[in-house]
This record gives sequence, C-alpha cells and structure tokens, in this order.
Amino acid sequence: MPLQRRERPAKPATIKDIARSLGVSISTVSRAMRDFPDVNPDTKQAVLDMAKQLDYQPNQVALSLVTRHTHSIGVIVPNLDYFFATAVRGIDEIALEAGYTVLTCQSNESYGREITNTQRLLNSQVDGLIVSLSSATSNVDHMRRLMTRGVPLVLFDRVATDLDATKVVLDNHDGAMQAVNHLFEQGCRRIAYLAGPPSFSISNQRKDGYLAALRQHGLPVNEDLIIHCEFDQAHAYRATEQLLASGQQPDAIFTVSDRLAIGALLALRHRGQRVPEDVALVGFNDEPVASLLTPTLSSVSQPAFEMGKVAAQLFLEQLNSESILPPRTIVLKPVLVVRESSLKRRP
Amino acid sequence: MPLQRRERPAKPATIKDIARSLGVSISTVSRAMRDFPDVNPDTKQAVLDMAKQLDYQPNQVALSLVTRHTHSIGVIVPNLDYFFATAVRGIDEIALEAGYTVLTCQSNESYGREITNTQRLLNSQVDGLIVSLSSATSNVDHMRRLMTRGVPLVLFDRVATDLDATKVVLDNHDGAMQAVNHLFEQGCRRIAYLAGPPSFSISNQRKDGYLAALRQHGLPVNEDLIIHCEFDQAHAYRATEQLLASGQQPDAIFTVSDRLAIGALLALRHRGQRVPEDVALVGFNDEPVASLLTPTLSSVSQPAFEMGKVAAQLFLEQLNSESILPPRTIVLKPVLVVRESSLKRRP
DNA sequence: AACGTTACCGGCATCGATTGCGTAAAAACG
DNA sequence: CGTTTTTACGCAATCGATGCCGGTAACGTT
Repeated sequence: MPLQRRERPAKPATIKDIARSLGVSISTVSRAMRDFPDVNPDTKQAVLDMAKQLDYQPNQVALSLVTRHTHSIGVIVPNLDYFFATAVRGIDEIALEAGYTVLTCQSNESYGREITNTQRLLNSQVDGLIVSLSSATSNVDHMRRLMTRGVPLVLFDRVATDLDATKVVLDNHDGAMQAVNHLFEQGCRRIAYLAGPPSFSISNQRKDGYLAALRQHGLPVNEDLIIHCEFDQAHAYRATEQLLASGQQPDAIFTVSDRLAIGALLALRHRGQRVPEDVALVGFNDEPVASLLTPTLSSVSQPAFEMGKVAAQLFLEQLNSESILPPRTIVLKPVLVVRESSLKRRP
Repeated sequence: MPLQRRERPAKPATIKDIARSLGVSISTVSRAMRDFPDVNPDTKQAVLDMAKQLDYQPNQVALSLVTRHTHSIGVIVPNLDYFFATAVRGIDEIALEAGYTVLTCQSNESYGREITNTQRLLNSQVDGLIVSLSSATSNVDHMRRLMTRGVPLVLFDRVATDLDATKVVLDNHDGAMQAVNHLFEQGCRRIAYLAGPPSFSISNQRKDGYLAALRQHGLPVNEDLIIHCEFDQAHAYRATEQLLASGQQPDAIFTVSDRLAIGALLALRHRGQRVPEDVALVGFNDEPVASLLTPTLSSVSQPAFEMGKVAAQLFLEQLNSESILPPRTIVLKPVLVVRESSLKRRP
C-alpha cells in the first residue's frame, strides 16, 4: 500500500461561499434555499446548482443558535438490555419520522452517571429528555430542576412517583395479578415473589398486584415467600436457594424480571426441583430468551416498542404545544404469555 | 390535584445577563468564568456568584459555532443486540472520561437508514463517526465521502474491505479455525457451516477460516455443507432442516452467530437429533443466552466491550492529532468457549 | 516629573445561519 | 407618462459565545 500524502481538506462550504461565488447576498441564498416566494426562479436555480456543486451542507449548529432548538432528543436509559433497546427503537422510529435525532445515553444504573448524562445532554442543547431512571436513583431533584427550567421531559417505565411529570408506564399491578391468577388456576397455593430491591418502585407495584391477587383468592400472605434481591442472575440464584432452604417450600415463584427467573430456574434445577411439576415459574418482560429456556419460561410481556413510541409521541406533543401541557400518565397493559414453566395441567 | 397555572419559564441566563447585572463587559465575564489570569479576584468571585445565582449554563451550541467542534461522537450501529449494546457501552466508557457525548443511532440493517443517520449526525456537527455497517450496505460511497471531507471515522466489526479507513475488527478467520479445530478434536468429520448472506464479509472471513481448518486436517470440502441464510432464527431453522433433508447428514454445525445456532438447535431438536451426540454445535458471539440453552452452547467469544473501547480510543487519537493519521487496522482475538453442545468426549 | 510596566477590562469582529426592514428596478395601472 | 404596486434582493441585527487588540489607571523607576 503506497504511503499517500494526506492533507486537511478545505473547510466545508457555507452559505457565504455560495453567495460570493454567485455575486448575490447571503440573504438571497438563504431564502432561495428555503423556498421563499420572493426570489427569482432563475436565481433560485443558480443557488441550488451552486450548492450542489460546492457540496454545501447547512450548519445545524448555527441554525440552532438562532432557532433555539436542535431537533434532537436526549434519551437516558439505565442500560441497553432487550427491554430498553427495544424501547429506544420505538423512540427512534417516531423521532426519525418527525425529523428528530435521538441521542441515547446509558446511566449504567448509576445515579452519578445519570446526573452527568443529564448535564451533558442539556449542554448539547437537546430539545428535551426522555428518561428511564436508574435503579440507584432515589432523589429526583435533577429531574425537578429540568422541569422548572421548562425542559420538556417524559419519563417511562422506571418513573418517580413523587414527580409530577409526563409518564408512560406499564400497569405493573395488573401484570402481576395476571401472573398470580394464572398460577392459582394451575393449582399453586404457595406462591413466592422474587422481588427487586425494596426501594424499586416497579418491583413494589408488582408486589401490590401479587398481594391483591393472593387476597382475591383467599390465600394467606406469607412474608417469608417474598424475597428481595439485586437485579442479577447470581443474586436471584442465591435468593432462590435461600427460599428453598427456609423450609418454606413454595409451589410457584413469580419473579420481577426474566433475568431473575433465570437465576431461580438454575437454582431450582441445581436443587433437583422440577419445573413446573414441583415449582412453577413465571417471569416478567418476555425477553426472547424466555422461549429458549428449558422449560420455556412463562412471562408477562411488556410492549416495550410501543412504550418507546408513546413516550416519543408524548414528548413531541409537548414540544409542539405553545403552552406547557399538564403532565399526564399513559398506562399500557401487559399480556401474560404462558409457556411450559407454569403449565401444570394440560388444558 | 389542583390545576395549577403553568407558564413558560424565563429564557436561560446568558453571559450577557451576568455582564449586565454586574456592570462589567461580556469579555470580562467570559474570562472570569474560564479562569484567566488577568482578571481581578474580586471581579471573578462576583461573576461566579452571579452565575450561580442566575443558574447560568453555558450554551454549548454557541461555543460549538466558534470552536467548530461539539465534543460529541456519532455512533451508527446496525442494531442494539447484545454484541452492539456491549460495544456501545465500551465506546461510551472511553468517550465519557474524555468528556465526549455519544450519540447512538441504529441503522436497523437498512442502507437507507444508514445514509439518513450519517447525514443527521453530520448536520448535528458531531466531531466524527464510529460506524458498524448495516448488513444491507454494499456500497460505501457515503463513508468515502466522509473521509474526503475529512470527517474522522472509525469502522468496527462490520467493516468494508474496500475502504481505506481506520478499523477495529475481530480475527474472524482465527475464530472460525478455533471452532472447527475443536470440533475436529471432538471427532467430527462432516462439519457444516451455517453462513450469513453471501455478501456479508464477516461471514466470508469465517468461511475462509472454516475452509482453512478443514484443509489443515485433510478434510474434504463439501459445498453442500455450506449453507447461506439470513440473519434470523427462522431462516436458520429452515436452513438446518434443508441441510438434514439433503442426505448430507453432518456430524457438526458451526454457525456464523449464536442466533443462527439457536435456530439450528431448535431444528435439530425438532428432528430428533441429539446435541452433541448426533450433531455437535458451535456458535459465534458468546451471547449470555449461550449458557442458558439446553444443552449449553459452545461459542466463539468476541471482546465486544473491548472492541468498543479500542474504537473510541482510535477515534480520539485521530481527533487529537494535528495531521491526518494514516488508517490502521486493529485486530482483536476471539476465544472459543467450550460448553455442552460440542463436547462429545469428556476430557 | 516623565516614562515604562503591569493588571484589568471593554470594544468589536467572528462563527453560520435567519429575518425584518428598506429600496431599486420592473411591471402594472390610470 | 406619472404613479402605484410588485418583484427581487441587499443591509444589518441577532443568536451566545470566543479572542484579538487596544485602552486606562495604578504603580514603580529613574
């Protein structure tokens, strides 16, 4: 491969260059480019030709300085697992067709990162933020500040109950009830709940649904059957072992996420418990992996893509409205997908 | 909830507001803020105090207009599956500590989207691009144009061989050889390769590695054992069925990705073929799902996180250099992770 | 007392666009 | 042919910052 000389290329052409080489004013070029009525068709054509010839690309930064918006949306998610990746795709979909660019940042479940990301995105003058809070976030003052500054904001999935913002959430209560009802119908009477951290609001909502379903069926609530653990497989594994060792043998486990369900499944398998015969299992999220496990995993399916789309729509709505819209909350419905892990009786 | 009156908040404070309310010039404020030596400590303190009081946030857009860079990196990936999500995390990691913001876009494996994303990001004046090409991209003129325009560019994983750019890639040839060597050692002699689309360069590199390994062991190349298919589970399923029905019964299948391996596994299972006894199976990527399948899936592991980090490092290097650096290619090594799906003999 | 230093600070052009206003030339009108 | 109306375009301010250049005042020096 020959060593070729490389030089910094010329600066990109600006509207000025076009004006100069055509002997017209920059205003005329600007107007021609944006199809204003009061510009001579010939002039316009000349401008357009020259623009193409010079490979002119409008400088959005300069534009943003004038218009005070950047046509970009900042998105902050805790991570990019299946659920969030899908939701971001939904946001992307809507944003793209509305001419917006999406800037995605991961907070990595860290409160500090979330703050940093918020700052960064704002400094980049995004037109607003779509956020799902990190699991480490308990204080939402940073979000509150955004709102007082008038930054359009939409929260989704992991939202803060004590923040009066526009939100898109899942009916977690209902999802949990569906799961527990189904387990009850399968004959399970000692249903455990493998929960997330106690401060995690989604987990608590599902817990409420779980408790409501138990009540509805006249089942007693056994606190020993409710175990909190961190959001990873290893913790779930240990929590499940603990559950089994406690002498409180459950006949079903409902978990707050598929990842935890996987941990539980491995622990059950390790302890020689058959699923679903000895212990039925239902997860939450319906990730693709659910149908690949042995046994295939029943799970409460979230409309992640839809959730992203709705969040983006609400966001754009807010952006395009003259006045500030009162916050509202959209609640989406989950659907239980029944697979082998919870089917004790063939229908 | 009381219906509260909401009004657009005041425009954010600018450097001008600080100057005016302090009775000093804009330049002084600017200097005070940036810790220049030639400014009276008292003045500086006053400026800082006022800045805090007015909740002043510097407008990056204005700054970018002057400095001609935005401290942001555009990243385009085909999708956000496990591999790319991990790589993006790697990019994020490096970028964040260097003070850069990462704007991630998905091309959704579409050539058109890739072009659109490129345009959008450039218009947003990102300082450069880190790209992994979509599977639909065969023409790389858009990337070539970037390079002639002097836009810093790093390609990773899915790169174009006919583009003389900085790249970070995996040694696919070696990965495939490791897989096939391992299968050979397990006693397999009729090893099939479930490939991606014929135009997909990564798939072809792995194919070369596969062929080289066969040659090395003196195994004949049977074209019927090489099947191309689209990158999803359903196609892999059908391709595997076709393979089994062809009368060319393989005793091992090496697939270009885990997702295809899953399709193959399901097809094998459906046809009553035992894995690994009848047919051994090795995938590529080592996604988390690999260890959750039954049997657990052997797979060639890619350092996705590392790849993202290296790509970001090369990018920053390019950005910080005065002259344009000659393109170079970093090759990372894969590692075969052996699990149940390919273990015919206990060691 | 006159001059040079130094410390501080302000004016202004600039980055690349948009946009309101003003106006010359051309067209339409009476 | 004079007047009004259009048409088409230029001028200059503006957005929020940076940074060069130059100026003023308080010192110190001889």
